[in-house]
Amino acid sequence: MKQFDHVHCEQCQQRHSSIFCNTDHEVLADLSDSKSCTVYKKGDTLFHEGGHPFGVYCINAGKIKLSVTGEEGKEQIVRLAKPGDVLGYRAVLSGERYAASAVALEDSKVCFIPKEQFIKALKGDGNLSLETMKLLSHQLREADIKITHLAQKPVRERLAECLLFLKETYGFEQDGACIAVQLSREDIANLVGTATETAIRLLSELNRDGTIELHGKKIKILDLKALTHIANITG
Amino acid sequence: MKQFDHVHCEQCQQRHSSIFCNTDHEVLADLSDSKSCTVYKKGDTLFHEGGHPFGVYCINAGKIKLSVTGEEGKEQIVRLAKPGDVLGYRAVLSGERYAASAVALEDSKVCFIPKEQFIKALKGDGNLSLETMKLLSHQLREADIKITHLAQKPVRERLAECLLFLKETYGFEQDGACIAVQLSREDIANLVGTATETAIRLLSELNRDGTIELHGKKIKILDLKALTHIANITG
DNA sequence: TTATCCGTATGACAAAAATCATACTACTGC
DNA sequence: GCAGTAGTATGATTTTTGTCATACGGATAA
Repeated sequence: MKQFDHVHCEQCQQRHSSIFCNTDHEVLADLSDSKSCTVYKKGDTLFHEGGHPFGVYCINAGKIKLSVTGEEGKEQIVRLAKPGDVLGYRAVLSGERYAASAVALEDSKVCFIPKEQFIKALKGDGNLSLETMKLLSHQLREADIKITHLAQKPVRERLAECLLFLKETYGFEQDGACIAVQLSREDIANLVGTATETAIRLLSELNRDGTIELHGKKIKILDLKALTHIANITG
Repeated sequence: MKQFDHVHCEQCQQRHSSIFCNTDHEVLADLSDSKSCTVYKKGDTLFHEGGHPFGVYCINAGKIKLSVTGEEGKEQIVRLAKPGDVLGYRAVLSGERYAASAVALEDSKVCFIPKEQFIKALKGDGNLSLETMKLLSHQLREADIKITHLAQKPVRERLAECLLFLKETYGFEQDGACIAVQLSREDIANLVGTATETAIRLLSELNRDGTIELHGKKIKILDLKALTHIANITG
């Protein structure tokens, strides 16, 4: 857990696509002063489900998965975070413990803002509050849609949807076809909400169909149209 | 859609268990002046999924279901609201359209606060913002848990959990055993995320076991412990 | 009253997906 | 280089769940 050079929030490239996009400069300077910047290596845990929240995590670089543990100990990935995303603020806001664990999917740079500072910033800047509410509302909408799809769609459709979601979230690599994130088959299954074997089987099937191409953990989308069709998406 | 006697927010009993519990009196008076109070009969729709939000709905009395329509047209109930709950504020906050439809499960009294007034109140009262964020955070946590259970638990467990949830949400009737809400079997299925026949079958099974007792739409919980056990809940 | 319809119930069957078993592969540490 | 281990792959089987068919009861309307 090395520290990295302190990035000023004001100069942070990610800020513009985050809840801090409209935050007052003075408030921002205050946040910047009180934060610490840490490098997490692949597999490192930022915080644990059930733990007490001490602040919020702002992703500067890297990819993080957020997962909840089910009754039988099985992991369910509930969110994937990318640079600009803020994590742990929900627990801070609701005063509850962390609902999920955050684990780095690759080496990541993350800024930590202590709880009190974040609350202070919220109180001091109406825009930050509004942006936060906006984000929460949006995430809640997405959660409702995910609930609906989990309840109603077959695994095959959900898997296709998951691949499209990964592409939307992290984009493609330089080649313009490979999804720019490397997940284990188990992670994919835990994201889709199915057994690992089923996820592997369906990926193989898509591979055979020529819809995707598998190279180890790399997934290349060959036929985006077909994949969208399989996902059965309206709109 | 009759109007009912204007209830002053200040005097509203439900306020204390709502996001308005700590709201400034002046702001509250302002809201109170601009709102309208409407009676919705059982089956009436407050707002439609996909519609533009014009304000927020504050439930004074009654019960409302919020549902999302899946790709194949099947309904998924994503939330059940009771007096004190506020609906439609997410769409107002995120500037998106309504993600769900709201339908009255029984005759209900609902106050409507225009969008501009609500936003104004949020800006004018930090406490209201904080309470709103707190509520959103809490709901998001619940959504994540629901996602996990939907992905991992068998239908039987989810159904038991659903009955416990109904009891938690609406309580018992005077007899202290019948769940104080009447849902069709289809509604229950759409809440659990299963086929109507499956829900009916499993309810019959619980009835045969002596865990619950069915009298038309009334569901009496005979053995709360057994039901909790079937639901397979940790904590 | 009777016809009709909707919600409920139940059986039979089909489909989907999980589980179990067993290889195979690719990486890790020694 | 080799052993060991974790991740990946695939087949066989069972379990779960959805679908289809049918029937029954209670409500409503002619």
